[in-house]
Amino acid sequence: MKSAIPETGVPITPPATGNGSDRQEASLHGEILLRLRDYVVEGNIPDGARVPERQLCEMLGISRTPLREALKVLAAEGLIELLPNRGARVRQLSQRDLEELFDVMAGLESLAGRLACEAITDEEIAAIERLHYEMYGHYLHRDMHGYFQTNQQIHESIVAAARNATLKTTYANFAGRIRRVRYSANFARKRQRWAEAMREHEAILDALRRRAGSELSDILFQHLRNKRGAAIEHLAEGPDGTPATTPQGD
Amino acid sequence: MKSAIPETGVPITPPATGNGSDRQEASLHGEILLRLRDYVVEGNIPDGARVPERQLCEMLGISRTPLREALKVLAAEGLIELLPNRGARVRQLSQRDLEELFDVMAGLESLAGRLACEAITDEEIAAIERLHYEMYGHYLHRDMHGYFQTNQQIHESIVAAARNATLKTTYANFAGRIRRVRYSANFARKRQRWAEAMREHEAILDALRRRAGSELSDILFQHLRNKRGAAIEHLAEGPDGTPATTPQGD
DNA sequence: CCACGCCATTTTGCATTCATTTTTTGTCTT
DNA sequence: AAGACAAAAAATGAATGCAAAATGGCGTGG
Repeated sequence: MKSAIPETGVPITPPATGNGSDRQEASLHGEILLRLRDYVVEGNIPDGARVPERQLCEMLGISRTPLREALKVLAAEGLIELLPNRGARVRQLSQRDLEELFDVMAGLESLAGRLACEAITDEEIAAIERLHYEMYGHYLHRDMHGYFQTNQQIHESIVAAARNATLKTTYANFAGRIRRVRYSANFARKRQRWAEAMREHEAILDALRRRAGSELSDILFQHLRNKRGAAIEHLAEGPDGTPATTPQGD
Repeated sequence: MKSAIPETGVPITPPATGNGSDRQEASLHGEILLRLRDYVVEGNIPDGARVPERQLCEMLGISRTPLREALKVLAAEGLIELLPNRGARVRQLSQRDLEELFDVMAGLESLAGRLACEAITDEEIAAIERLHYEMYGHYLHRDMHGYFQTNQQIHESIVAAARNATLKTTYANFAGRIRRVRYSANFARKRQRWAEAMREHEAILDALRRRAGSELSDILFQHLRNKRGAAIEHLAEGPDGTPATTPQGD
């Protein structure tokens, strides 16, 4: 018997980044869905590992019915996969899967930028500028965590400025999938990309100020594409030099 | 003892355009999910109407458990919404919701075009050209149904040429939501948009031949944006001149 | 010594059952 | 007669039970 899940119960995850595609906190099922999603996204279950229903049930103190409902939803979201009569497994993303995910993210952000140019206010732009300088500070201090967090805030601000709830939800969904890889693989962007990324961010701000939708769309896509390259490359050689974590079904 | 599914039940929908975000035809739950999704997408349940579990259960000849699992997934996909303790309703899309949907679709197609330029073969382009001329024929014959179908094939070909399964799945999901509106509202694009749309399609082909990713991305976005305008406008004044179908809670 | 097959245990999938909540209906009061 | 209240009826949400499938262990045979 292999228990992929530690004995310590599920930490009551606050709605930190709330990547939910829906927010039905009312019903037990909804609550379970939120907690389980965070649990998986945060990498508490290793790649490809089984998600034992029984164990999770006693861990969460519920019966199997609402848990299984939540599992079905997570499967539809692409976080786990359901093998017929063989239970749920955390979805193991191949390198190709990751490339695809990054490209879709790039497309969504590209879209967000385009739409943002149509409706963004000067105040919102000013807020993003502040974040930009804050990020620059992190960059100078070599504070990777702070840098990454602020970077994420900037991109989320652009998505918010797009004034499109559907886009925002979809974006959050994909962001969650990618975040899981980051958590579990413990990867971050390379130093060497920092300077380049900063320049790109300046171009983003510039296009945003001019409300140049098409241009911003292009820049954002390229920016994310470059991120993709760095991330994939990083994963391919392992988070700390170890050989690549090759997808292994079983 | 409940036997097989009654003949009068849900029509056995062929995998026509297969908009599934997953295809687990094996389990009963998966089968139910596919059928229910098609059932809803095809507009068999009016906007905002309740989705009575009990009735659907005997219609499908199953118990409530797998049905409820499918409902949860459909809710996550955005086709229905779950009111706590008050059952499932077919999601009523406001005009704003539709605008958002169209914009996201535009973004996805825009992305598809960009990616397609990186990998599309001459043969695929030739196939799209054939579809284009076929569509032109429908246009000349004022065959709206044929035109629309071929048009959809072209856009799907571009998505296929993007070589991104994740994108394709997401695209199919949103296409399903929009398709439902088309089915239930019975709307189609106006004649007057035809000529313009044909010209845009020629520009699309041109950019595709030149593998001009950014350019194609722009054109596709604008193309879909124009579509959006026509569709929304059409819905706003009703499919056949009737006043707008205003969202109605219950 | 290893490979193959058989049986016990565990796990999954679905049906059924139980407890609440909502909705409806009937009655009473004003 | 209209509205409000209350009880019955129905529907929902979750738990439990049961049959089928898979997993693992064990014995037998090569």
